[in-house]
Amino acid sequence: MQVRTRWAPSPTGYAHLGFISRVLINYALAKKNGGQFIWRNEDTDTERTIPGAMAFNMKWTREFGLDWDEGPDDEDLPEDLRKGGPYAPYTQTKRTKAGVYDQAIQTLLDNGSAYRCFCTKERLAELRETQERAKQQTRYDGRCRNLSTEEIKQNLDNKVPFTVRIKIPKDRKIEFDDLITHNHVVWDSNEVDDAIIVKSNGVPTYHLAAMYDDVVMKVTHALRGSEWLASTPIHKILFEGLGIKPEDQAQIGHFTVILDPNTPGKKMSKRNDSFRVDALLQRGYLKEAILNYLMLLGWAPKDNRELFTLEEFVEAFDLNGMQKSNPTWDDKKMDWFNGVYLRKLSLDQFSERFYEWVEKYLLTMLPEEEEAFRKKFESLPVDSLLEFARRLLADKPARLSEQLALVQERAVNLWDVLQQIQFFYDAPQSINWDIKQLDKVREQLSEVRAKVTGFMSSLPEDSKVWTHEAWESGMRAIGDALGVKHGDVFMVLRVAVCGTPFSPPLFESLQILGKEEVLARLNAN
RNA sequence: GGCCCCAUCGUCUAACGGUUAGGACAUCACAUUCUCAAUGUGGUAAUCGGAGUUCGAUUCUCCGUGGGGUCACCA
Repeated sequence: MQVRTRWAPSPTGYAHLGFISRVLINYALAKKNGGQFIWRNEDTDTERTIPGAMAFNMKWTREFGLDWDEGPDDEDLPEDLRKGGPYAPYTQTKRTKAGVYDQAIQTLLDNGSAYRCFCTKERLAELRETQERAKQQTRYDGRCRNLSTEEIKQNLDNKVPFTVRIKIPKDRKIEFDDLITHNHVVWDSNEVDDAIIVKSNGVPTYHLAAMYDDVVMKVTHALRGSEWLASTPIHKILFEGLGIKPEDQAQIGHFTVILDPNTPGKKMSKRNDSFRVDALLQRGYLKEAILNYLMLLGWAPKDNRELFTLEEFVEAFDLNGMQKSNPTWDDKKMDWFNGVYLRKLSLDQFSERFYEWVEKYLLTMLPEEEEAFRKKFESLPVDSLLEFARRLLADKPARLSEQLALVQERAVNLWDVLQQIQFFYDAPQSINWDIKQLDKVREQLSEVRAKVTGFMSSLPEDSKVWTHEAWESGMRAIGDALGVKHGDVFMVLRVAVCGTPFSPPLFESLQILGKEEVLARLNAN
């Protein structure tokens, strides 16, 4: 059997990381079995469609290395995102226009699996209100369920607008097996509402469009969000009405959702920009690290292995490892994964990725993206850092890789890297000497600083010939002479030169800065 | 509220009905160290509650409890 999976989002918003995690599973399931992964644009809700959202989501999904084999080829899509395929078009409004669903609707109507509903929106709203007030189940009351042929004809002749509803049979069990949770779920058909499958404007709703397209496009595994679980009986009845045998239906599975740690029990929200698909990339997280973490939120291999490249994940993927309960996102674990991947890079790769990040993600943020970015880092001098990033990109300084080598193992993400190397280029402006790290030398601060300055100026002009041993023993000697702990002597130098009590290895940093610059900084502030 | 789903350390998770309930992140301690990291070693930490089945239950059943989903001419 040719495995075909699909991801069928609606263009009603900008995707967040949960979106990527679902694509990842669909992608892996298809690739693992040598099948195809399809992207379908479910834009039947024209009122809520946000122009550009689909292109945005496609662009960033591909940014993660997750590409589709078949997909929309709409003219309004950037050319590189257009795909097409044997079942084109892959955009549902286009399919509607092409009459793709007409035959299915007619079949359903003809064989009595569906019926025209002439109820107005007003009546429906009233009905719902009444039911709510009476604390009853809100559902369609079936007024048009059994209209006579004459009544229907009369309404049609009078051009009364109508929707099409699925006719859920009474007193039956509707059951299905979930591909992900492996649950056998059973519903009493009397609990299932006659859902609208075609709106009064003639456009099918998700129920019809998605299910029918899955069949037509020969989708074998339909994995979707758990919000669809409750609608599954509607879909099963739809298949029956369409005369689609179980073996020709896609197997359905329902994903868990990733929860936002900031709002316990609630899923990542499209309104929360910090989880948007582009957010972490812009903050300097590596796509392979994000992907790796996403793999493990909702899925686990039997051996508890944690590190996977995309290829390895595809190889190891097994639907049986899918979890049933909703995982919660953990920033700390994300940080850990990123550190692991950052440290895995060779120095050349690290440098390359750093520039790539600056150029492709950091400095190309859209205004609204930048706003969210600034909000996230409001405690930092963002402007200064962005200006610094632009300068780096323009200058491509020769010594950058030496500097990167010093910060590679102490950075959580590339944004950290940028912050940690800035002191090589920009002397600290105003130093805060009133920090706890200097408490123990507070009394002898100027004395120590003078001695250190003197010592540094006694070193050879060319910092390349300095030796670590000679420098270190000289520094320690100052501490001995002044009765100050060695560490404090180093700290005074560090703060004077780097502006902070944290820095990459001091000696190597001094060497890179050079004698002149080091002395200038010691004499300033 | 009806229906449906879920429930192992703080978090992600592992455990043919038999394990001192394992791993990872986080956290704590120690080691290393001129800072911050990285690294190494060790520690704290969990089967939601109650019945039942069984020689034996994290695992199976039922009842609670808690959380989630859904009940639109939205997807």
